[in-house]
Amino acid sequence: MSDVELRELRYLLAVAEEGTLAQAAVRLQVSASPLSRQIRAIEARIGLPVFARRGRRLVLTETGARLLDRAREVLAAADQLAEHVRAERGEPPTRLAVGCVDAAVHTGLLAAGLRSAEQAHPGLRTTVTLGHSPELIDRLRAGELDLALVHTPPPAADPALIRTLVLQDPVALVVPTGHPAAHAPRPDTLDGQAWIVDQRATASIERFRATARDAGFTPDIRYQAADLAVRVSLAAAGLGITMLPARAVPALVPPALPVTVASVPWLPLRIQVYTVTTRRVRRVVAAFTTGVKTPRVPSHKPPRC
Amino acid sequence: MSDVELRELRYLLAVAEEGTLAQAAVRLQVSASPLSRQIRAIEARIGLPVFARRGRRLVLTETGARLLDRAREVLAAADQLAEHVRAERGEPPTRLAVGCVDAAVHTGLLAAGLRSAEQAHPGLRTTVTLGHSPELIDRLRAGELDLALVHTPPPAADPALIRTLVLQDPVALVVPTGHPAAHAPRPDTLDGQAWIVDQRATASIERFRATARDAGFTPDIRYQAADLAVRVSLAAAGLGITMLPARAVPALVPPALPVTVASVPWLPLRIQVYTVTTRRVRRVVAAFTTGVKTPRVPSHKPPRC
DNA sequence: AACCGTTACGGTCCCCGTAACCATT
DNA sequence: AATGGTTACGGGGACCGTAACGGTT
Repeated sequence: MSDVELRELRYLLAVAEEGTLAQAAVRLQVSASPLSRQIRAIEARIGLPVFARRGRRLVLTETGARLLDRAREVLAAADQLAEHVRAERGEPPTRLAVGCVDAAVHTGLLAAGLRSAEQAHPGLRTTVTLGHSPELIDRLRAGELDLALVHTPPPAADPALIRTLVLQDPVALVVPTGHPAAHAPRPDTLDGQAWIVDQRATASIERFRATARDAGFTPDIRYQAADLAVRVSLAAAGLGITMLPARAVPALVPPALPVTVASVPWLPLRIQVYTVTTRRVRRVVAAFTTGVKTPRVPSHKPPRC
Repeated sequence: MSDVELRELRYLLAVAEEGTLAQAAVRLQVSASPLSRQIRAIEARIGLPVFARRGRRLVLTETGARLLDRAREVLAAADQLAEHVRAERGEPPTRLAVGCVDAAVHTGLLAAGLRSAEQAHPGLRTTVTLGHSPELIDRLRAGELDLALVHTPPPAADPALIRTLVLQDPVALVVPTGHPAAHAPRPDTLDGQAWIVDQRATASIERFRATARDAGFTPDIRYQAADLAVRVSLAAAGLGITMLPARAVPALVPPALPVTVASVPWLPLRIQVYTVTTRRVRRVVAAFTTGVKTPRVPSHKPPRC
């Protein structure tokens, strides 16, 4: 009865926080099968219903929520012990300096990486720097960053840096409600419309122009804003159309916003995010990257329409 | 690094508290071999010396002591969780009413049983009643006790009660310093000397008289006291000789006391303790008895001379 | 139709107990 | 000489992954 183990508590916690077995399995780096069994075994052993199966989701029951509060305390104490061991060994607190583009924030890539790094190194001290790809690469070269999440990576042949593609997401269009292209974004309805695009990234803007021309419409690029949330806000104000990585939609477009989100599979635009690190990868950095590489949401799930 | 498990912490704690692998192994109900390996593996994994091997004892290093403080917190949180589960199931707190003779206290039998019961049932509520064998048996029959540790058990054929011999200890003599029998307790030096014996246990007193006669001396039974500690105190005051179960010596006879403790292997007197329970044994009671039955100290270790 | 939770099956790894060896008292 | 810690070896159990089934969206 008292033979609970920390692994079991970690399983419960992951399922409770993720809300679904599959997500929790990704986070725990195990497959869904043992998770399902463990959860059921635990519930049977303690004789309490921890989760209620609602459709395909597992939500905490009231007793389950109270239970998880206690479990969290146990795990917190265990983490404190782990950090105490690190301190006792005379190791300074592990530090991690991450730079990233804001798309990496809103797609959850940053959070996934940080959680993985934190889990591997309890008591981790982290600094996050937002910026654009070129400057982040510069700071990485200068040694100010351990790792960068960028759109435009350094050349693959660069001997000093290692790059890995971690996200290739189709774009989702954010169109003001009532806009001529709101219902059916097609080349003819998009032609000549006002657009809100990223600032400074001239290369990507030219790529966008070319892709649009190939698809059969000409964008009127009227606004440039460095911040993703700002672009969405401008679109919500009716100033023009903007685009997002599909996975950023839930985080950036609340349902109440007066915009329509549309996927445009016929437009071959992909938003890419790379991790870039120096040759000498520390263990924290490795933990971060593995966390980022295991996608939290299947990449082919379409945005809501 | 953070993959510590509660079982490992329990192992560390047991070894730290018992001071020796063998004792900790008994307490944990495992053999010494896996314990040794686990301890070494943990030390290697965290890269810190937790124990210092002094001869055949394992004593905590300074860092080990600090570590154990944290480990205790983790285990305490886990125990709280276990008790929360019990409360959540609507089960009232498990209660255990134990009765025992004082020899069971001073030999550590009571403590061993209670620890085992507490470990199996965190949050256990316990009441301990001291008394003599007959009255404890009566209270057991009356349902006021769940379990009794007694010297003189009910007849083995009794259909209502179950008895198990859990201690058969040779007697150790407590002789005032300077007493004629202090150096060499032999029949001739003991003959006619004043004795301090148990109160009320007339049967055992007669047994003592008979055994002494067979051994070749006649005791002058001058004092009777119900309490073991009182008898030792009277002996320390020089009033006479008394006897103890050998295993009770460390607890009852501090080195500073003006008495000599002597083992008398030629005197075939054994002090026995039985557990007595009703036929219907609850799980707590079972946990208690298994804890009592696994001897904490090898029974054939001679008392210090 | 895709995805998810569950179950069955096979493999692997960790842990434990027995036994032998060596050190300590 | 006996007790205790350590190591070697073999067995058992727990956990995991792959695969197949059924329900949900």
